[in-house]
Amino acid sequence: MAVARPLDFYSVHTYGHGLHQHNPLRPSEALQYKLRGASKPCLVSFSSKFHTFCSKVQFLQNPSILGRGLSRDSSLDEVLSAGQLIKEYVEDGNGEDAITIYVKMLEFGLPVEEFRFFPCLIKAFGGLSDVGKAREVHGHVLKLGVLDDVYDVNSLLGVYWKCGAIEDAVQMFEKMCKRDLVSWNTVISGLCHSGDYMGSLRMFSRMIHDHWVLPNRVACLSALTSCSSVQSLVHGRELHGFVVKREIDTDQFLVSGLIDMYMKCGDVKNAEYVFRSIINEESIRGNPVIWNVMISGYVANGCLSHAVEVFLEMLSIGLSPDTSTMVAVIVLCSQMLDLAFGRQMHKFCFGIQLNNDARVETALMDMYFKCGDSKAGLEIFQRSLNRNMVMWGAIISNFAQSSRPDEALNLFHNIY
DNA sequence: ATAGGGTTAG
Repeated sequence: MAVARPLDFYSVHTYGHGLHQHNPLRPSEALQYKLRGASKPCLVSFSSKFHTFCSKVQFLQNPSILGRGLSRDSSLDEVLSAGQLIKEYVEDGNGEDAITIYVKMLEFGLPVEEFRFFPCLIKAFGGLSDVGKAREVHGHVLKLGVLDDVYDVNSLLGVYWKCGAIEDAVQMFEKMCKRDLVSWNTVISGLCHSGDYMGSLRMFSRMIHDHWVLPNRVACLSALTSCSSVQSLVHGRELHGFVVKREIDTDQFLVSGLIDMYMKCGDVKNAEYVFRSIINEESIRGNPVIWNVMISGYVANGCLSHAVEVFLEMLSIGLSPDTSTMVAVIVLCSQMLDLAFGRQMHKFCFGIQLNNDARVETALMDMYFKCGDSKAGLEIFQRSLNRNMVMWGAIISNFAQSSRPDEALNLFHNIY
């Protein structure tokens, strides 16, 4: 197991006020800590929420405790209540405060080996996106000896992926002596997110053939994303068969994933087959994403009239289009060079209050330029409250391609 | 307790 530098707060733990000094500091470390003084004892700053914690956990209200120490029982109570609090904070998405609380526990020398929420605490480190901190917590739990638990290792694995520390994550996965479905899913989706699509597919296959573990819907979904990204119809079809055999082919996410995979691979017929064979299921029918992948898939494959038909069918059953639907339909108008339909869709966007969406605005602006109404396109740009780099890029390239390259240069200068 | 998701503007 790769252990990096010890935790910043690890030395705090052993330095002192504490009850448990079974890991005495080497002199140099102690000196380092003394030199650091109080300037950097914590990973994160105090927040207002921390004061809530202060009132809940009494040892912070009662600093005299430091001088005399706590009984074994009451320090266990502190660990328990702090653990509860850490769990709540992480569930609220407030990982930084959760970490602060843990650091405080170390500072006060509480017996953290009794702490029961390491997976939760470790997960909070994912939000820091800091490989250094991830390695610190890794070293910390390793020294505490709690890293035998598959939950803890899985959480750490997830943190490494979140930090983009691919090497650390892969190495850790390979050295795991016990892996469960979550371990496999974490590494498969991690590889997929890092752009190693074939690697994630190989891992999927290794999971089945070398380890006799059957992938669940989570793994299948990641693998489908990989197939779409590398446009591998061979792997995609194989995966489709697997999904059917496992009888998870009615899962909404897998249905949209399958349709999207076929569309991205250019296999419109199989996308249609999946769509038509499931769309009458009540649960699938009401899910706009299924319709969106069909519409955008048709547009991407140039099947424009089919896209319109599916869009109208979607409206006819009373589903309301969202940003993705409208973007796909507006792109469709540009491709058909159908200004009248484009204007109609523009009005429609006002009706469903999507006219202030950056992506819809960009699509509309681009559509007006492509269909020859650059005045309307410019107006959208000028009125927009959501101008971003994509929108700027779109208007500049449209002007550059039009008869007004000078206008493109003017706009370009305005950026800087 | 840990992993995990589909569409989406130049």
